[in-house]
Amino acid sequence: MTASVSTRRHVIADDLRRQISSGHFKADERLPSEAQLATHYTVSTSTLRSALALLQGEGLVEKIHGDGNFVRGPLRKITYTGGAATSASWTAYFAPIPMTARTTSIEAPSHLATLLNVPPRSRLTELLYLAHEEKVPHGLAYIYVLDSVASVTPPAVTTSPEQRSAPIVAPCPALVEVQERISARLPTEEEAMTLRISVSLAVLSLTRVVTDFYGRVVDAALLVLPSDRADVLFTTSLSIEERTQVHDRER
Amino acid sequence: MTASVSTRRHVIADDLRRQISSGHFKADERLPSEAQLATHYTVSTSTLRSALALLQGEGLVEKIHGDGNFVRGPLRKITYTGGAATSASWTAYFAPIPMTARTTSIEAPSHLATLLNVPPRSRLTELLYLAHEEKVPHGLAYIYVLDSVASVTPPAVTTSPEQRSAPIVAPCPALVEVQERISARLPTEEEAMTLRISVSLAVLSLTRVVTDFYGRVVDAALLVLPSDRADVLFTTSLSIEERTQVHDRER
DNA sequence: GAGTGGTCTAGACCACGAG
DNA sequence: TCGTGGTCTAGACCACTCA
Repeated sequence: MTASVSTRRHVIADDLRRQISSGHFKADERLPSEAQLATHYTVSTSTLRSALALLQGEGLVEKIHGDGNFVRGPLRKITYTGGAATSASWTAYFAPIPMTARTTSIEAPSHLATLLNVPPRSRLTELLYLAHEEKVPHGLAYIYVLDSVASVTPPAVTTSPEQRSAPIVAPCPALVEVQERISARLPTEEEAMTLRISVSLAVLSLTRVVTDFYGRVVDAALLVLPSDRADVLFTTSLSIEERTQVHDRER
Repeated sequence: MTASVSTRRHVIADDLRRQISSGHFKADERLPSEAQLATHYTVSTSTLRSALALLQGEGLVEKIHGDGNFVRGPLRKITYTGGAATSASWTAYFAPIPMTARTTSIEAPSHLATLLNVPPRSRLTELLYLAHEEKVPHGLAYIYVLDSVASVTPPAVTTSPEQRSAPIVAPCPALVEVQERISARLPTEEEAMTLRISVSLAVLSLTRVVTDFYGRVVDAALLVLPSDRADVLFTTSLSIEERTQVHDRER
């Protein structure tokens, strides 16, 4: 399973990985300095750093400039629950986690106008959510609501860090379809900054568009979820009728 | 929007990005050699290479050892359609794309036994799919079917590269629930090899578990999708009854 | 064999964090 | 201020591709 490549950096990374998982280096512990490790493995600091970069990409090591390299304790993963089965309130998707929110009124830039299927520069409200746990950010969400469609304005959105599960986006009467497109990528510098992650740690990027009965877009959301502390779950049930249809189609 | 960091490698990467998007370097074209580029930007080859690494992580540049660095033409993205709405046949999820398949009979290792909720070393069939288009791999799927549950054995699974949308996993009579968990990560060396991608290009990792009416796991699947050529789409509709329920709950 | 990218070195110097 | 990691250099040598 392991082995595969045998460059010096991979050998060193494998050794450090082993020492971490065996408990020789414990969670939240500071590793020896890069200079010390380089001496210990008799490699140059550059090579040692590229070994650490591998572990960093796996989320095993966190580098803090000017301080040290730290073993990352296993972070509790939060789960974004996809689909339209739950209520239309956003915070419900990350149930027991506190969020900070910020509301801004903006004019739709072109990419959002396309997504929302409205003319550019339409008025809309941007809600920025930051889910966090013990000061560790777990997710970033940009939610866009068309001012002309939202039947209810967001109630009492504050920047209080302890706000919990307040319904933010009021359900639109004729809401019928939710479309969620998910991709993986590396974070932008800005996202890495906000989420306090390395630029080499992959994120899930989820675009969610809610359409009402008339095909109008009610709201759109862009979520950025660090791969080491969040994932996405979809649970789909087949109703009796659907099951029958599938069987018919298979015959 | 851009700017942010201004190290030499970022400046160089920005410049190359601009030249690529402006058409100065065209798709599938070979870039000047790293030595030439390093001279042109008056930096060391190491710095130049780290600039290229940024572009590689974005999927803009493909490095080929011993040959050169190439501008990557925009790859057509395939879409994995999640949910249980479509038929239970696997190839249907990537409708018009050819796949190669391989069938192996194995004993469940512990992590699969956990996933499938069966005793370790149970007999099961592993199906390995490789979706590709013009020899470019677009996805990798490991599908596990319990021998004791599968009511119909896979019909005519071949390794023919041109096989199209043959139903592989026969629908189990009482199939009722599909659970799909999605995460992002960097690929393993092995996956990078198989999918012919860089280890610094993020992949989507999707675990799908199909449960039947009695709560038994019918099959499990692990999908690995390179972020530059595949994404995942879920479309969920609220039925009238469900919408009523949501409204009731909100009141 | 000529030319390409891949790995690695042994430094220098800069930027950041904590005491 | 001191020790840490971050950036960068100017090479050497290896591994690969292609003619």
